[in-house]
Amino acid sequence: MGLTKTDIFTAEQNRVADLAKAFAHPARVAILQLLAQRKACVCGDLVDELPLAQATVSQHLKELKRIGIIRGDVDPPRVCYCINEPVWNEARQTFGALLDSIMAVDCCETC
Amino acid sequence: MGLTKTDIFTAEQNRVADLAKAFAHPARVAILQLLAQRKACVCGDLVDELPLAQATVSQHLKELKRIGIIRGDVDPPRVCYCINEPVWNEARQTFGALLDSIMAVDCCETC
DNA sequence: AACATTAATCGTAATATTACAATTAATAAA
DNA sequence: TTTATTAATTGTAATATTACGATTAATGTT
Repeated sequence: MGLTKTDIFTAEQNRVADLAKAFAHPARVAILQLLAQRKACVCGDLVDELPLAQATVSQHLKELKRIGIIRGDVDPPRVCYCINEPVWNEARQTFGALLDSIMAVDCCETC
Repeated sequence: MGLTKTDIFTAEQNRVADLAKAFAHPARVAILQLLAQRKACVCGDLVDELPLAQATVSQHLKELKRIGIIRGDVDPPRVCYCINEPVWNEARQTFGALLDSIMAVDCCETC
C-alpha cells in the first residue's frame, strides 16, 4: 500500500480502513459474495468459481482472514471458509454508522 | 494496486471495490469524516487538520473525486470540497445491501 | 503589472499489492 | 509406506499506492 502512516490516525480510522480493504478488490468482493450466499465454502470450490490461480485466491483468503471477516475451518485436506459473522456485523455497524453520520447542513455558500 | 484484472469481474463487483477504496485508507476516512461532519471544507483547512503534506492530501482528494464520493467547488483561489451526497447514498445502499445479503444457514458441517 | 494565496501537478523514492508458477506441507487413501 | 489430494507458502515480476519537496497554474489583491 505504500508507506502509510498508520500511527498518526486513530485506531477507529485504521479499523475502518482495514474493514474497507476487505471489499476494496473485486476478487475479494466476489469471494465474500460466494461465502455470504453459501455458494461455495471449500477453498478449491472458490478457486473453481474464480478466474484466478489457486495461489492468488489463497492470498486473498489470507488477507480476509487477517482482517477477521472470514474464518477458515480445517477439515483435512480441505479448508472450509465462512463469513465470520461477528466481524461481518462489525462491518455493517461501522459502515452504517459512518455513512449515517453525515450532517444535513451545507458547509458553506460555495457548495 | 498491482495488476488487478478488472475485466474479469462484474461491473458491480468493480464498483463495490471502488467505493470501498474511498474508505480503505485512514487518511481518506479522516477526510471523509471531516467533510461529512462539516468540520472542514476548504482544501487548506483539511491540510491543517491532517498530519500530511499538502500534496498528499491533494492526491487523496483526487482519488475521492475519481470515485465520485466528493465534489470540489472552486472559489478561487480556494476549492471547497463536500460530500457528493448521491454517491455517498450509493455507498450506503451498496454496502447495506451487500452486508445484509448473508444467508442465515450454515454452509456445511465443518463450519 | 507585480505580488500573494491557494491548490494541482510533477518527479521521485519507498513500499505495498496483485498475480502466478513452483514448491512445500499436511492429511487421507491405497 | 507410497500415492493422491488439497491448501499454504515461496519466489519473483509487474504494477499501484503513498508520501513529500518543488514547481506550476489560477485567481485575487495591491
